[in-house]
Amino acid sequence: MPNRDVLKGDWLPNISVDCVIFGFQENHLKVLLLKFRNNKVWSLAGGFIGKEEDVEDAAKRVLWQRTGLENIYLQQFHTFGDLKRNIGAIEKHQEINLAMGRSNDDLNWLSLRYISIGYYALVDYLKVKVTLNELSDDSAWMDVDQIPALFLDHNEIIKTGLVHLRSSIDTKLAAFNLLPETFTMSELQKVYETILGKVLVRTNFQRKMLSLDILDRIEKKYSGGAHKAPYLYRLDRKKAEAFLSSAL
Amino acid sequence: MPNRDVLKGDWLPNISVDCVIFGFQENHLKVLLLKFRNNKVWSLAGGFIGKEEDVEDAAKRVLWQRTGLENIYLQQFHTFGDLKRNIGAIEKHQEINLAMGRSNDDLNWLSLRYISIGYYALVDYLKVKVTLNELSDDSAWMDVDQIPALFLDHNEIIKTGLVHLRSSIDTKLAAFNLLPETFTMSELQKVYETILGKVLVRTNFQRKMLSLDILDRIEKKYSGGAHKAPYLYRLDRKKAEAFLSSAL
DNA sequence: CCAAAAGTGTTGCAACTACACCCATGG
DNA sequence: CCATGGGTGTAGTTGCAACACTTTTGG
Repeated sequence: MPNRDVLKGDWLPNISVDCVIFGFQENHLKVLLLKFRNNKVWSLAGGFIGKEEDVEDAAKRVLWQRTGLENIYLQQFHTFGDLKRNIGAIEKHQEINLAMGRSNDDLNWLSLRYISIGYYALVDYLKVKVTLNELSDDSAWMDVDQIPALFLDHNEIIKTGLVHLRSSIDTKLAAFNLLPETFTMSELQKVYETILGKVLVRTNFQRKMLSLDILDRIEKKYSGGAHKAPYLYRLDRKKAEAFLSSAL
Repeated sequence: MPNRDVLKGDWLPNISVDCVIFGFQENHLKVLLLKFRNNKVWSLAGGFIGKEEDVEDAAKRVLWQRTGLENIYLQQFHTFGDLKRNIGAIEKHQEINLAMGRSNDDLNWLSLRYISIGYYALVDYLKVKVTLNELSDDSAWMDVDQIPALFLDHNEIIKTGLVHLRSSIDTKLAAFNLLPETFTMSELQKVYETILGKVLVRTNFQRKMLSLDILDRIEKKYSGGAHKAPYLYRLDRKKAEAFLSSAL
């Protein structure tokens, strides 16, 4: 896997990749954010594109560098290319540069104009081991509807990504990528509810999921809880693929 | 409007914009293609992005430069960033460079690696006045399902664009942008059928369109035809906007 | 027994499909 | 009159939403 050093790499100029990394934690949809070192500015996980690197590989690499994960559900959704996406960032850049012990003219790479290709990733947040880079000194999973003002237009990127996620939840079975290998039906329902932003009727949801014929019920059940334990389900990869290809 | 000279412009390196310009002609969905000068290679209308230019403005400019049209339905749909999108193009580049009287090393800008942001445009093909640039010596509207092997990955770009167009036909009323101001119901139906790639039942289609409450029927009718003349319809902008915003 | 989990049955609505049928109009 | 265009009626289907209800099971 590739060089992690953003500053020394042989990158394409003026282009970057930003990843909206979604995770599901405590019944909430969260986004992984990074905080600039010695600074209060938070941002998405982003990176540059190697001169000999596919754009998609760059996104995979960024995801891998920050989370340690590979083979993740990753979708390109929009490219952000307005000049004004940098507006308001100049002061922030100054803060960041100063905080990093660099002069503003010496390190103006951040102030250059960047066109950013937006990807969203769906991960099992329990599997994520966050690795910070030299630009950041903190990370956090933030609830999608409690996100502070971020670097550049990253708030808009998240919003746009969420819209795309929403529209692909049924056709691409996207929600399952946010859950661990096995899960209960009510956990699955919570994921759907969070992504869609509305509550669903349990019985109808259950019927719909089962009728898709993509789930295996594991006969082993939760241990420990009081009362009846919920069943665990697992996405059947073969059935899921059959479903996805039948939907065209 | 901007400088038309691609070679002298102050452009961002490694990034381009490609426009799939759709038009509707003789009951067929067509794409506007350009032929490289003294060469047999056809390509989409493309261009570069000015250092001080929004990406979307670059797409609008490219569209305007080739068609003379402004205020056109234009949608970004995907960014193509594989290294291998250039594969197979090297020989073509050589042909093109030679044909243009340039040496290959002197003019290797075409052989550079480009990431291309794909847009599709929907135009009334009767309004298009094609203007060639210094790279091309011919243009043509080609039927979407009869397109020859194109420059780079332009075939794939068209295919992907068409998929996106298809999925937005109902929610964004995209089809109307391919027709002139006034049109008959059967013309409209043909547009839908061509984009969706299947035949529709006339009566149901008519009912559906009328029930959207977005059309005005013009009492003036076709002149000249034998038998009863069809009514003309016009998209009512206000009603259409109401529809679009109600759909959310 | 109780409480939580899992699942079925039923009703009604809305949208879409297929198709039969009728009216309008220009020649 | 006929051929084409424009439109309604209606029956069947499907998917979904709402909600009542039953069964299972751990303690």
